[in-house]
Amino acid sequence: MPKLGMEPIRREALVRATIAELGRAGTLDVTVSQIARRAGVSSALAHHYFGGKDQIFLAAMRRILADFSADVRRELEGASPSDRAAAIVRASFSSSSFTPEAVGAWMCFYGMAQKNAEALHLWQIYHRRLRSNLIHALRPFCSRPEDAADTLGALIDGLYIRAALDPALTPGEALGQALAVLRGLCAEGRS
Amino acid sequence: MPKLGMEPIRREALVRATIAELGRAGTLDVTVSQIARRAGVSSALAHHYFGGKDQIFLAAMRRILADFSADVRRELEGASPSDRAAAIVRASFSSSSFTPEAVGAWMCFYGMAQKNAEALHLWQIYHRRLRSNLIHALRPFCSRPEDAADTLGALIDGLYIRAALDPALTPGEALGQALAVLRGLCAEGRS
Amino acid sequence: MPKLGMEPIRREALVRATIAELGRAGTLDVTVSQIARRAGVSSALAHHYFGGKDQIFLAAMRRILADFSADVRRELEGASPSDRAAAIVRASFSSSSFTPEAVGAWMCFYGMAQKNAEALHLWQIYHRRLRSNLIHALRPFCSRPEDAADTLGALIDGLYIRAALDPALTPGEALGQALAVLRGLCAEGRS
Amino acid sequence: MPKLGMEPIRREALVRATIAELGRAGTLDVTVSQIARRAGVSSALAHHYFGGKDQIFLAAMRRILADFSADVRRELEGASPSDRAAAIVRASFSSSSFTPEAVGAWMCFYGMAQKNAEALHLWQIYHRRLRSNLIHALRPFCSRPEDAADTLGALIDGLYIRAALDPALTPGEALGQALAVLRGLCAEGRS
DNA sequence: AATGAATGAGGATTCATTCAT
DNA sequence: GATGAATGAATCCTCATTCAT
Repeated sequence: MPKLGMEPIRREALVRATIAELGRAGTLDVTVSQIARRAGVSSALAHHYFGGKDQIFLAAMRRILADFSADVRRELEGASPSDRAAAIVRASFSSSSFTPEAVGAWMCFYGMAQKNAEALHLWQIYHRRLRSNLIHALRPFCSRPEDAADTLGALIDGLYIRAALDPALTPGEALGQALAVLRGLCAEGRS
Repeated sequence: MPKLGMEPIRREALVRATIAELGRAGTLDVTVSQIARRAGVSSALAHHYFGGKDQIFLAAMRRILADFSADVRRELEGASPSDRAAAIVRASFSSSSFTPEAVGAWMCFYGMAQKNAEALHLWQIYHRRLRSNLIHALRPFCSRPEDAADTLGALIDGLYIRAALDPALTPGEALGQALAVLRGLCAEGRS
Repeated sequence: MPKLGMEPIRREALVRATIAELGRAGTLDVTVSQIARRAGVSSALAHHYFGGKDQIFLAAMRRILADFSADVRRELEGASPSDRAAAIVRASFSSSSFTPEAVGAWMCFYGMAQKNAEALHLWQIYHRRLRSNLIHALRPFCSRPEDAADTLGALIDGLYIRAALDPALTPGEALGQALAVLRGLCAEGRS
Repeated sequence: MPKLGMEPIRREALVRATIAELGRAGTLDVTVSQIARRAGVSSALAHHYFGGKDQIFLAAMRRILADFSADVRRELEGASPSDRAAAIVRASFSSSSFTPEAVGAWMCFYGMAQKNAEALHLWQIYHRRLRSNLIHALRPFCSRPEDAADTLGALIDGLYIRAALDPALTPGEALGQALAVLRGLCAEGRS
């Protein structure tokens, strides 16, 4: 029963289905048909709305990054200056962006970024924004905030991978480890 | 003119070609034909020796892990007790295991590990051995060597990804960051 | 806001759009969506009015043939008996039926005529009428007017193809060549 | 039962099958599968040997043009100077290049030439060579050999189309018409 | 030992067509 | 009168894999 105004609904459903399928597979080996089936539509419709497989994936990537940005902003809003860096770390391991699904999908982006120029560009935007946020937050407490930001960013990414592959690592533990390193970085800065 | 004793030579060539292709592509989207062409043999021969694509990839993964293990062992041999953790970190960023090629191939293993049970198993073996090495090396200097080892391991993985996607990050810098965190972890342990 | 009496307007717009698209593509590889877009309506409407793609094409073919017939009639009206054959030739290369667009569309009909029985029928009607007109016009001046008409008809078609593929051949030149052959045919008839 | 040296055999079979299918369909709406089926191989093999649909079609086009060139050369070899133009015309309607099959395939080339740059190039080569042959043959007998060659060329093409669409027109009749026009052109040249 | 030959299965993509509104 | 929504069927193409030689 076709209705009007389905486009945003379908796009949303397809983006969600893409993230879900990427998270399930952990690989880019996901077919448009699988995505469409999960979204409850035909694969032709997915092409109709997005134009192609790459753009479906890019839309999913944008959505994940946007969700993450929102998490960061939300955490930063209520944070005192001395808590800003920790807030960013908390956002990185927030429940919404740390579901097994999202972690798996995120892993796929590393693959996408090596094949698709626009995907790489999206990743770089995320990367720079996170780095810049971290530097800003760390500056008052570290002697070399750039290096500290790089370290913290790499650690966050590394913990993501562990979480994706090692079910034993819980988000809470990952967060704890990241915060501990953060404390170490600030301590080093002070020493 | 078929020759005798070609098997190990062909296997070696194919494994090397696989790693090279994975590094070049940065993705698992590598065909058996591409690998065989680079190795200078027919794709049928690749199947003949390995049985299938997955097993070609697994052989490449084993090779990378074995190379890495050798690097670690070599670095550990001449290290004083207080230098053991740093030796492991140095091995992780040694030139041989940190070529763009190897980094790209390594990235692919994360993808493999999510699809192929045996690949996951291999990764877990590497992971546990590295963790155990690190714990052992860190125990004298850290109050919680397990956590410190997890942190350091995650950081190493995260720096790998950065290196794969961000040409601005050199192995030397990555090593420096990892060693700095190592110092922080030990300092924290002492405090 | 649906309006009354839109049907003829829409049909006209769609037929024109079809001819334009065929002329642009030079091939039958024209989609209903392209036609509808150019006509400013939805592709569903095109089906609504015509019933299917083939019938849209047939309607366009009928229109081209009707336009051509009108051209012929107009030229014949003011022609003296000794000028009738030349008048038909002139009509064949009149500006209206010799636009690049029309030439391209006409070429497509050759393709259609081989797939669609009704298209073939339409082509045969055009063909017979042209032949009959030519025979009638040539009879007073040729010993074998049927053969002359066949020759002249084939030449006209051949010049169409040249014009479609070879931008160097202008309508004026084509007309000149056709008229020269016409003179030759009549001369031959007299000898 | 795969054997060695099949490539030229398969290529030949596929090219022949392509011409046959184009001739049967009279349209470019011929699928690779249809061609492959007629050639007795899988569609994958067709891609393997030719790389893609376009190149299969181009190979067929080259073959038709080469066959035609051979016909022309053969006819010209034994022709006296005063018979050269007629020899070319005879070649154009020789049995080999005038089978219903070849005629249908030839028609398709007009379609191809409008979509594929290389096809257009091939057609232009054929076109120029034929024109140059005709001019050379007509020069001693016509006052304006270029125009005569253009006319004759267009007539030949036009007769092709008639033959493709009108089963009533036999090759013999077509040849007769073309030769008659040729005589007319030469007569005109002499007058 | 090694390969050319060959294919089946599957995937992205396109498009005519239908239907409820 | 008109359209957005939706799809099934079909097509090109790729690729891992097998087999006879």
